[in-house]
Amino acid sequence: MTLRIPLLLTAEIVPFAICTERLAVLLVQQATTWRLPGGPVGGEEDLDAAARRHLAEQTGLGEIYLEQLYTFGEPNRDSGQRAVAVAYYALVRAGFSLADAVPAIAETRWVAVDDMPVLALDHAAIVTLARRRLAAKLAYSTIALQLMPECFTLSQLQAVHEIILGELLDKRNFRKRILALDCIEATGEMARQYGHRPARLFRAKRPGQVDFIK
Amino acid sequence: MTLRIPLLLTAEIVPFAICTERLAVLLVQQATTWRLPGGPVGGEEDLDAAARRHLAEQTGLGEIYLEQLYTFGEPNRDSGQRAVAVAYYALVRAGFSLADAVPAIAETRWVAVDDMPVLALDHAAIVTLARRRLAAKLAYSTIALQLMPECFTLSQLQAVHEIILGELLDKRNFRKRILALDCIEATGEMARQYGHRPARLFRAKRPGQVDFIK
DNA sequence: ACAAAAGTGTTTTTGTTACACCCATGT
DNA sequence: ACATGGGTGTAACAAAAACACTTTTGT
Repeated sequence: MTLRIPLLLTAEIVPFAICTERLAVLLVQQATTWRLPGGPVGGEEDLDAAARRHLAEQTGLGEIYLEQLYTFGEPNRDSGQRAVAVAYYALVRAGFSLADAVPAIAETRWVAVDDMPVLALDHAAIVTLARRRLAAKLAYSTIALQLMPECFTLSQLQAVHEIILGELLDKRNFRKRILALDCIEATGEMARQYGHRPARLFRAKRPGQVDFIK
Repeated sequence: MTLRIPLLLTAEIVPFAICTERLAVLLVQQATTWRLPGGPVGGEEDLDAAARRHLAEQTGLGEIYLEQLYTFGEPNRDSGQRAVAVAYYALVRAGFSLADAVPAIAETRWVAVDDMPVLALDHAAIVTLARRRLAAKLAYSTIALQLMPECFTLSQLQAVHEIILGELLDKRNFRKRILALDCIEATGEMARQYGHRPARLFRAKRPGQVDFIK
């Protein structure tokens, strides 16, 4: 009952951010192929901790929203060895500078989800699932705030929703809905965009927290 | 990068059914404690397959709805050894007789979720999470049909919803909603309950399938 | 005749969608 | 003055909730 099979247990992370008006994933280059950041879970390491550690080591990202997605364990998902992957997705706030973070040890690149190269193993399937989950969660949680910088305008928040959902939203209805959720508050500051009226800046009321709606 | 840590990977299953008007879980007795059915994943075995196999071996249940829930991997969840559990939940149709199934090799018992004994390891937390997921899924899928026998009355289906949600529902609104989903059809038969008017029997249009709503 | 659950529509309330103009700023 | 995105309310519609009586059977 306590037999231990030889297997490789890994944590793999899909780090999402909005880059240049598109939903993008941070990929890591390994030899000639691209893969998700991630790697083996340590012998005494928590799964979430392993995911955070690999993300930090390979990309410099830390202190971000992380959520377990699904565990992939088909016997043949990695040719040659038995590998089980606990997949996560992470949300990176726009404006977060990778340069601020510890220099990454691997070559990394933000790639738009609609324009992904061939990925290692079943990583493409992991990205697809993560994307579906993220889009679904927009409808019943305040998860989009995890993609926003500390201060943001309502138009920026709306754009994030539109990019993830892939459809345009009505400005007045969107604002009504978001403000009714009571999850953001005006800072009192104004965004100094030029060429038009300045926009009010908002911040999350509970920055780290994702609330459920209804 | 390919180091293999010695660890025990298991699949654990929360088998739900409606028993005597309550939501119940099938537990397995091991020595003096109760635990969820489940056990080690084989070296060349798919995770889902391992879950189905252990469920069949330990309880005789087969051919039922099964869905991955979450993977638990805290280093200390099992004292002494590193154990990672991929948790599943399963739905057993009311009226399914365990006697029909292969004789179970372990002592098993259906226990109401509100009346659970102390369980091994973190199995209580797994049950709690599974229960939340099941209740949430009622709202946006036809998953409740997986708990019904082949033929059932609308009142029986309503009772299942009420038991899982823990609240009473309006009969007319419930029927309107369910019938609008176009997921069940009348068989033409009547249920011969005694002492009152017979009820029309229904069956699922797509028995194995769980549809999403909206 | 009575008890017990089955069956059936309409009204009210709530939430969602559609929609157009003025405002503040930089050039 | 004009170009640009910021900001605002209301009416129509759809969906959800509230609500009570008649029907069919067994005893």
